[in-house]
Amino acid sequence: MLNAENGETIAMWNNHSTRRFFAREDRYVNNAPSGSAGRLIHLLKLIATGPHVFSLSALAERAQLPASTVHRLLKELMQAGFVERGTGQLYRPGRELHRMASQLVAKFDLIRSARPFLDDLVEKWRETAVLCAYSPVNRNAVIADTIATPHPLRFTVEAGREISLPWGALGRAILAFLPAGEIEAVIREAKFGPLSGKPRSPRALIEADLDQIRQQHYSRFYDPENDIAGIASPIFGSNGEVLGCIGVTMPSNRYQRHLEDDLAIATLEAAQHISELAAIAYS
Amino acid sequence: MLNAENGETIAMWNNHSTRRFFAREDRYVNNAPSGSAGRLIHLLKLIATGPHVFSLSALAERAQLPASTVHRLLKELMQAGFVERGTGQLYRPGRELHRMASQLVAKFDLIRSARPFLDDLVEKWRETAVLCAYSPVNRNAVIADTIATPHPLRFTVEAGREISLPWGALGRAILAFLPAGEIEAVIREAKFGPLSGKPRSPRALIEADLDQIRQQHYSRFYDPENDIAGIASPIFGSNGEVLGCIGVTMPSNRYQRHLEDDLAIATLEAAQHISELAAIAYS
DNA sequence: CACATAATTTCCGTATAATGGAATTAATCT
DNA sequence: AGATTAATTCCATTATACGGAAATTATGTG
Repeated sequence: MLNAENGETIAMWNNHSTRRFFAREDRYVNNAPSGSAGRLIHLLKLIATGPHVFSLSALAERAQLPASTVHRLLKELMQAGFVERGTGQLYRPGRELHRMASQLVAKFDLIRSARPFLDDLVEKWRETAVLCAYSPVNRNAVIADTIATPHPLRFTVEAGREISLPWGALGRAILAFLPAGEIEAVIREAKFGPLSGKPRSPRALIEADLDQIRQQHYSRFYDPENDIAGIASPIFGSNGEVLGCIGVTMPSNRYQRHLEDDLAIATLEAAQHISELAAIAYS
Repeated sequence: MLNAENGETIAMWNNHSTRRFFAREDRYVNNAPSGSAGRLIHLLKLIATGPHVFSLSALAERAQLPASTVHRLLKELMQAGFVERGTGQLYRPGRELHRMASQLVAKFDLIRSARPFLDDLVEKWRETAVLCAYSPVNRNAVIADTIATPHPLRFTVEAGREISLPWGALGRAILAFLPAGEIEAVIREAKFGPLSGKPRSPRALIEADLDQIRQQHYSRFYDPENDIAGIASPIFGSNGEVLGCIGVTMPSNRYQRHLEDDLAIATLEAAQHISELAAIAYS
């Protein structure tokens, strides 16, 4: 579907007779922002996310922007040291960008702060521990760090994978503590479960679950159908905003009832300790 | 001097009769970039460097830009999640910016990678070990991390302080391996030593020193007049670009000749190991 | 609590700088 | 060396940035 659109677009560029019939916004059917500033941010995010070296055309393709525009913005980024030239005609993130990133991360590094707690959880409970970072713009969470269970049977959870908020312990631990408007938007956007592919559970059920999560400050998830279960607890920043969550996941048939309360308390305490670290860092 | 200029500028704004006589570039006598993209980068750097919460007016002042312009750009940054609102009318760096920074740093964290080598140096030599990061745009270096000697007599070296390249072991270890044009520019800009306040040594002397540093891959500095001495070695990225340096500094009267070769080798090896880590991270 | 003051935010005419397609140049492949 | 592909520059068009002034909101004060 997307490919078909692209093909059509390219055909247009090479066909002078039809070009005039299409308004500018038709040529780039995309969600790329307009305006120099917005586009620059857009590129920065792609550069941070993408491969360490990249060509102009590859970036332009990913950004869904014309090459000449990307070239102009790359010049600005280069002048600022946010981008540098590699060998040949390749670009790469610049040392200035790394410096800025280090400065920001040095103030409070969620991953570094959470590491010892992940270690602890895995050692005590012998199940995979996961740290999620919330992305307010994408309205999802990203797996920031994880330590796998020593069990041979385990899910492969790689850092960087995106997590949708309305499903699972990790997502809901975050979702429950977002501002009402944001919860609203997340639920409206979500239609089908990522694992099951089935339509999401009715609104009232989700709301009830979120209420309970807000009271307990941790979320449980138990889904024998997909053989997955977990517990997670939210991490807050110095202003009470949700930074992400820390949790433990396992196959549902290892989820033993008699451990549940202790595991929940351990997860909750880990989350609270990490939140305290964030508060101290910004005081 | 700067204050006087500001005062004059403000007077102009309130005086309609004189306004027309001044071209736009006269009103903001500064080095703030023009154009939306450049200004956005400018703001990003200030936000990363500055305090964790800030007001619009404070940022506008630091950026040397009109409040309305800063406000418009902050709106863009907020939409991208790079900036968020704090309590009251304050702003703060956003979670999206932190996420991006983490992604970048996760690929290769100079500070984290260098930590064990700093530890080693301090333990073996009992002198302050320093990690510097090179900033290509500012053409200086910044102290990224440091571990102090256990000696009661020591320099206070704080992370974040800027280091000028033409003086000292740390600066010259970096300077020697910059591209010829950049060395040229750095030396031309530098006029007086930061410690002594005396004019810099003649060009030929510096060049000779840099030649030797390039051969040995480490720099020595011994200045009994200011009671400071040190040894440093450059750290390279995967494309051969200088990322910074690692070094050891001490009062000149603790600098014992018989240790020199061993200390130099230890510093050099630390730097080479860190460079290897960078190369692996980006392969 | 109303008032005064200082900040933020919106508005809007002007002018500049962003835009993207085409032409040009440079790099890479065969 | 010629062919092919990608990067870079050019330039007419116009959307967008710009910043001063006005409106609004927050903050301090008697």
